[in-house]
Amino acid sequence: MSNSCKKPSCEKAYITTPIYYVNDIAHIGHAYTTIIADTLARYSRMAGMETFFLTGTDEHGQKIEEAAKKRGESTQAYADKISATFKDLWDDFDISYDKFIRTTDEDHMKGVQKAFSTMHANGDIYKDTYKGHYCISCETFFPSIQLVDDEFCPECGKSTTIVEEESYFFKLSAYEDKLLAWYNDTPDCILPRSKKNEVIRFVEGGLTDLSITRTSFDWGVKLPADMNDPKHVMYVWLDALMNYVTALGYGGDEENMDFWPARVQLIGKDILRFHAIYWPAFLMSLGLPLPKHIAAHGWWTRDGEKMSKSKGNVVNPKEVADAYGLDNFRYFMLREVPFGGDGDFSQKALIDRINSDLGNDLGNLLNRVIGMSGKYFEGKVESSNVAKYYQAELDEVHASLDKLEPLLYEMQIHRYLEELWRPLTVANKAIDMYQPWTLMKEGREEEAMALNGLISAILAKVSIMLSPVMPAICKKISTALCFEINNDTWKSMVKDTTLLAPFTLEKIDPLFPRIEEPLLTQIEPVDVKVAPKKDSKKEESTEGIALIGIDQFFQTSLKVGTVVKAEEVPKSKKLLLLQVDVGEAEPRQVVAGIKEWYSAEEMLNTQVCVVANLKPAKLMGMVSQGMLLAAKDEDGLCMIRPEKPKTAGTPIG
RNA sequence: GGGUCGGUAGCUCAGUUGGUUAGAGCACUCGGCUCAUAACCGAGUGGUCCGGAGUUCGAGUCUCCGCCGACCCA
Repeated sequence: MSNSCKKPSCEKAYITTPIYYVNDIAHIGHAYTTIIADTLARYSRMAGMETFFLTGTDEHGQKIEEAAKKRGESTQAYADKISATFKDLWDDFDISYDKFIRTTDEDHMKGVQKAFSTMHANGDIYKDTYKGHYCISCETFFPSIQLVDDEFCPECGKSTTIVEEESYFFKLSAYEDKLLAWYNDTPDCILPRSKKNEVIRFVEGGLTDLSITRTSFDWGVKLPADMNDPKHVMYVWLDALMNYVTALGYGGDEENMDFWPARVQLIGKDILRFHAIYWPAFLMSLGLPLPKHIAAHGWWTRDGEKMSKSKGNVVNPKEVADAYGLDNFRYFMLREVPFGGDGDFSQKALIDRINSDLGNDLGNLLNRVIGMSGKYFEGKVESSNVAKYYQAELDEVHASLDKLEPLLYEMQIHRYLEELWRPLTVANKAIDMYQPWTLMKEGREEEAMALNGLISAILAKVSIMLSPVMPAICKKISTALCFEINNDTWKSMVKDTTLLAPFTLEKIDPLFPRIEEPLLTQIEPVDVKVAPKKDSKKEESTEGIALIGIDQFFQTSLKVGTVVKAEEVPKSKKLLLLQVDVGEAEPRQVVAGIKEWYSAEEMLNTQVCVVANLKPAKLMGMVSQGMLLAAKDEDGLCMIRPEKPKTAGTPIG
């Protein structure tokens, strides 16, 4: 680990990702969180901070216990297997974590018990009874008014059970004022700001005490032995959240506790409440300082649609990285999305970023200077006269570089990258303005040589600041320019204005070959055989099919319809625009994604089954007032139609 | 039902405490250049800043009322 710097003055940076729940294998959301954290960690190290970067897996809970049982495996073996898929992916992605923690680690479990004892000793834990409708799948209690038909989970639709159990409670209610004071006193404690307001309002609305143990399952951390209450295990959030300090040795050797408090704790916006409310309350109870920043990022959609396994449009990060390059994928994710907002993944957007930003602006610039130095100076680059001729350009470059660091600390990584591109524009402009080919003709070799020095220096400075985002590519650039990216060059070339020592520039292959066509014909969903469960708590509904009552079925209005008009939607591969008579005064406009299998002519005057009470939706700007029933398998799609002609509007049931 | 955040160019977004003619990138059109990956540079097209009312000498920015969208909670 990073123990090189023991001076008390040395700044420390502890950066964490959430620990990922082992009910799923890694998807683009996991990769996004981890890559942001990795970028911050790499920057911290480069900037000379002693850095500790933590990631890991969350492995306890009833759901894991049951998933393992279903597969006939031991719970531990199952957890081992899924945990390893995360670790392997991060290793594959060259994620620079310092520790990979698992909640099944002995040290972690001891630390959680220590925390429980401490909170208990401080009077923040008491025993009571918990009663409610419990959804096993969502691991959540719901008040009865929220249930669907008095029984079913409002989140996933599965049956809930009434659970009355003895539980230990954490006095969350006692921390309301202290939490509000924290939000108030530390402006950037929760990023982005918009999310912070949400949290504040929630806390102002009043907090209820938190049930932190369960007796209904075993797969979890037991209470401390001296509590003498062996049927209880810790509830998942106490167990999981504590990982951030047990990883540093809390409750054990305390070896790395001087890294606490964390500089940045990255999370997805779904788990903001746990991290912005429960977690700081736990820390206050333990007498530990609070993290500097909790940063919540948004979701990724795919071609504008929510990703979900049932749609089969989940992006597999490994597949994308393999096809387009890991560094390119990292750049895309960090450049494309304003932090906190949702991002959309599409191959077109990815290709545009690679060709335009990376290829045209950055890669081509390196080729330009390689070409010029090769043609005019046999590859030699010498920088002694750069300031003499190009001080204005240097000033402009450093003005941009100076703006970068704060943007990173504010988690404005997309702005960071945007600003980082300005020096490249300065370089490209300078070549055009000073025209080295003209300089050479006029015998002004000193100026031409200095220009190459300027361009090389700009590339070097940019590659240093880009290296946390694109480590492998920047290593290639620095190798070509004969320097190393490290704390020394960061200080001299970015913080200070040093240029490159004389060197010889060899020709290298283009860093970003132009991409003309999508490289993935179809992005396969992640392998669902390993873990058939959904990623976010919200969507954990598709394992098995929830049973519904007949009344729920009849909430859907299905009708026979006749297609009275059909045309193709221009510029769309998939969509047909249909007018369907469903027995109403006017035909319904329905936009159907069936063009790949049915032409407009084929659809005209045929009968279809229409979902008639669907909320209208807009597709490519056109309102669709219904949906056609169809069946799709690997051989394609076919419409579901009445066997014999029926009057338009005939109900189906 | 309550709350939070958005709505600015064809697309993605920036617009600091209200202050000249509302910006950037991509895309598009035209021109220039040849060191370079059909790359680069310049110019240009393109905006009722969601709508309405108000405060003000002055509103994209502040207030109120709507509409639309995303999310959180009950």
